[in-house]
Amino acid sequence: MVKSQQCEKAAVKKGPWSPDEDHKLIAYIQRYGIWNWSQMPKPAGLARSGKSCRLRWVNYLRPDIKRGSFSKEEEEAILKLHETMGNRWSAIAATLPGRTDNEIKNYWHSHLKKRFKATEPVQEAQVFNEKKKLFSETELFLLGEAPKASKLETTSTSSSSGPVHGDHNKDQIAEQNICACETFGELQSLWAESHIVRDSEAIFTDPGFTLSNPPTQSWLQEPIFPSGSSYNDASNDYWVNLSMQAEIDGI
DNA sequence: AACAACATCAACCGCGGATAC
DNA sequence: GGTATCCGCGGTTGATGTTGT
Repeated sequence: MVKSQQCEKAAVKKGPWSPDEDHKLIAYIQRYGIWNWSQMPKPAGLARSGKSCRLRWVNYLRPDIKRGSFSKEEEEAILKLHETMGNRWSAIAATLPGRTDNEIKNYWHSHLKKRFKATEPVQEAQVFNEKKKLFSETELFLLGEAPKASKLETTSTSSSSGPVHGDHNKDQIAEQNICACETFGELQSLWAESHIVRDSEAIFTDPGFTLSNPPTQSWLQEPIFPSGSSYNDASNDYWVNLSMQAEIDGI
């Protein structure tokens, strides 16, 4: 795995993501899946670091993200879990489907922290001491019960291979639709549609697609290179060209 | 209407663990 | 076993929006 961090070292863009960048990232992941964050930006046509891409995807573009304000139940859950787990935002997020650790963290600092302090000022020190005792129990509970959203990605991305050619017609249509979207809502509804297609048809009818994850996680599917090739610098150019061609053809 | 103060949240940074070589 | 790299996490920052004066 000892590879240079070419993408990281290259001049990378920072700051807010443009809709065009979002489109590119979504289109790329939809077509090839998540296989290596640090090497994805280049073939995806993005001047971003892998870290930035991952963050954007995990916190904003992922199709299963629930947007909008937190419900009472969610608030209660966060308060309760924070009481026992402290600032383990990813663990808390794992118990709240559709919510990201970043979102929960922000919500905590902007809304719940005050309430926590206002309602339980004398208990804070006590809670701190209690945390250590309760921690292992809570973790065991979560390991057994909670959906490990972040780990889904880990397992699907840990082995590096490369993109696979799926059903290009469907992908191109989806990609074109993605790039026609202007709002997050449009993108999400497009995701929903494209998943229905992929889950029911595309993946199962693609002879080169080996399904190891449930269909609902198809966008995390480990990509496969054509005929045993691997993702290296030489093939990199191939995917760069492919991506550029897709830009020309479909966008 | 103009400005300041505050609130919100997307994004960045740095660190540590896991893993590949 | 040592080193390089990737990934995910938590803390923090900065831009933008909202509210108050």
